[in-house]
Amino acid sequence: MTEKVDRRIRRTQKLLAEALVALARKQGYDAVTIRDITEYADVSYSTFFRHYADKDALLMDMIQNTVVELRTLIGENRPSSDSGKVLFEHVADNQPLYRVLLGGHNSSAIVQRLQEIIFDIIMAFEANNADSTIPREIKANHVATAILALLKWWLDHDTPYSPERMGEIYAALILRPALGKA
Amino acid sequence: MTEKVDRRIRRTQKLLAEALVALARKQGYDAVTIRDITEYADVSYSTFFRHYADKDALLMDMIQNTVVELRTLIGENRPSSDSGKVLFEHVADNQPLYRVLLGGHNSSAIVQRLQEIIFDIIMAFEANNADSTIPREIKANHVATAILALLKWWLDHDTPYSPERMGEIYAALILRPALGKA
Amino acid sequence: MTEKVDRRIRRTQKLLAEALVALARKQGYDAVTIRDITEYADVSYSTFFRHYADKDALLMDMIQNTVVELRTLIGENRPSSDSGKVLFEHVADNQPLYRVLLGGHNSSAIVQRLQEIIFDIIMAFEANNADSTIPREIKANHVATAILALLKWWLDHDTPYSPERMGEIYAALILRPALGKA
Amino acid sequence: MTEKVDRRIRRTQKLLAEALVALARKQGYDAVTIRDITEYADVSYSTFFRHYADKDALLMDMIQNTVVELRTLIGENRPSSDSGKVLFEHVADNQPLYRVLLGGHNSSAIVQRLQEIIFDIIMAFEANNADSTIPREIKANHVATAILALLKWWLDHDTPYSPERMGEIYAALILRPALGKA
DNA sequence: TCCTAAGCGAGACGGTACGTCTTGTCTTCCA
DNA sequence: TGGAAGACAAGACGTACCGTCTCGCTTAGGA
Repeated sequence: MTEKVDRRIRRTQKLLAEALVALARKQGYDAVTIRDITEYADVSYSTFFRHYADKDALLMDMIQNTVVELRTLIGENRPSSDSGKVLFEHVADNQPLYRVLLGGHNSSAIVQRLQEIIFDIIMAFEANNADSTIPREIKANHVATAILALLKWWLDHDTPYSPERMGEIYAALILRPALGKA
Repeated sequence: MTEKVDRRIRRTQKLLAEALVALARKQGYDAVTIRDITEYADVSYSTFFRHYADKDALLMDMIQNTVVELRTLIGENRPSSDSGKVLFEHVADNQPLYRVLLGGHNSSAIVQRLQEIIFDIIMAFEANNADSTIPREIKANHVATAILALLKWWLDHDTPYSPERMGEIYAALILRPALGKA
Repeated sequence: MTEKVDRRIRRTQKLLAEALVALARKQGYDAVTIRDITEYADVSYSTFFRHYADKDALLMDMIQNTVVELRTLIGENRPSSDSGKVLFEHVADNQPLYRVLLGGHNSSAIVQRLQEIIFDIIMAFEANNADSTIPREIKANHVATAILALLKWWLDHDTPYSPERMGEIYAALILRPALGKA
Repeated sequence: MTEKVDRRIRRTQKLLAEALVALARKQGYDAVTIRDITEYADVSYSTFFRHYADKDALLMDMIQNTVVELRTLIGENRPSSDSGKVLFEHVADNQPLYRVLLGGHNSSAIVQRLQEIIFDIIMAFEANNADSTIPREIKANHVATAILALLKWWLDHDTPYSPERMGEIYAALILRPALGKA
């Protein structure tokens, strides 16, 4: 039932994922070569392509679980004022991954994908919110890009403020202005 | 004073610039090859490198004048409430260029550079504004990315709203929340 | 005595042999991949190597019996003048196999092996034949290559002449000049 | 008029040709890698493909001139009995090349090509020779393959007989039986 | 008006990454 | 427990870019 997968496959994919994280941190995601990854992971070059079509495909695979979390965290922005705090805590808990996702040069397809995910969440949320003078699409786009930019800034500067503080800023700068939340 | 330059140089650079704009519109900036550019411009491949170190250098050169304008427009946006309107009008007036700058994948060094420029402006402005509870750097970063995201959205969707309308949205979503302006 | 062999093994080897014949006919021997063979035979890729070291080994195995016949046919070609005829009849009777052996590009080790076999026969025959002005080795080499070339031509052109006719040609062009036979 | 070619091109092609000869001698033609060639020639790997599509293409190019000679030598089979001698002398003079062409594993396409060339010559010659009881095509094919086999044997055994001797053998074994020449 | 410095066309080259394709080994799993 | 399935290492192949370079032709613009 539960997707029986060869143990070796998991091992290989884990090695590749770790290599990507380590190398992206050092050289920046874009500068990482597939050969770099396979050498670091001590895996055959051709093996990479048996698992992923692409560097991006690897990254995509790596973020599957984490992104599900992210999605619910943003989607659940419950009344309580700590909604933002929890988001930043989540990112802090997965720093290595989010550093790759957002770090250095923006890795085209992936950031794009994250934006779409957040965009959809906001769009859905705003569907029940007719009192706005600003077009829904613009709001959603704004929030999506602003959240990611804020997270990126936080990571690029080595998380100088606590998740609580960032949550407040997030609420003040992005959430309240756009969605009028408490 | 006026930098005496061979007429041919200007001609070549103009051809290259036009080629880049045309091709980026069609295939997206990242997908444009230097060979594409030179073929389109009917210029020798090697000639490209006599003028620019790479694709980004060409783009950088192209935006020099326009960016100066942009800078002043954002910097001067104090007195009147139509500050945003003027910004969007400027972008509308230079659509082909801004489409390349912001279009498709937010590419490499250029967007980065634009962000820095806006960032610096906001930082300078906020220097006289001590009443804020939010760190200056975060504000500046937020405004810079949000402005570009908003402009990008506008162009990507073929300017569906007027500059006036966009100016209002800009003020409501970005400027007032961050800078507390009227 | 009779090499007790698992029935399954025979089955697998038969499937592989058939696959090779079918595919070689279609694409030419050299172009046939081991993966092609195993897929066609509906057998696991790795299974191939449990039976044969490589493609040539499979072919070698396939030709064992037939080659024994070939050897005796060429060796015995003394008494009657129809020695050639019988040779071509043998090849006609085993066309699919000989087409693979000789067909298309004269490939690798197998043709080499056949040549050696014929070479040895002629060498042995000539051992009793001292009246020659031409070095024995050269004669044997000549006859071996020429026979195979003639057979190959015959098959490549879809056996346009009868075995009798080919037998005569074989005698006139190869046998008599080299061995001085009647 | 005379095909103006960059001196560097000639140099590169010469280096590649020499590399191929040297390496084929050592490892056998088939075992020679394009990377081997470029490394030996101290030329960039990608440069190889700017000149030749293939290893065979390089070889083809190398033999152009020599093959023209070969063609005339075989075509001119003048009455005198030394026709064969001249042929073997020509091959002796170009041993390195012919060793690659015929040596070790038969390099598919090239040997094929040589055969065709000789085949055509014989076919043309036989056009004026109606007295034969053996089909022209078979004769031509026989002569073509037999010549190459004889040459190959000679080189593989390090030219143990003089060109004169080989010329006689050639006449006795191949030429006279097939074409009825003096 | 000439002549000289420079732009330019042309294109060979080194170099790097990519993704594909085979071969043969080696491990895991199942009947 | 022995054979099928298939992951894997290794490495060649051909393609696509990039950026450097050299050689001549031509042409602009100062003397």
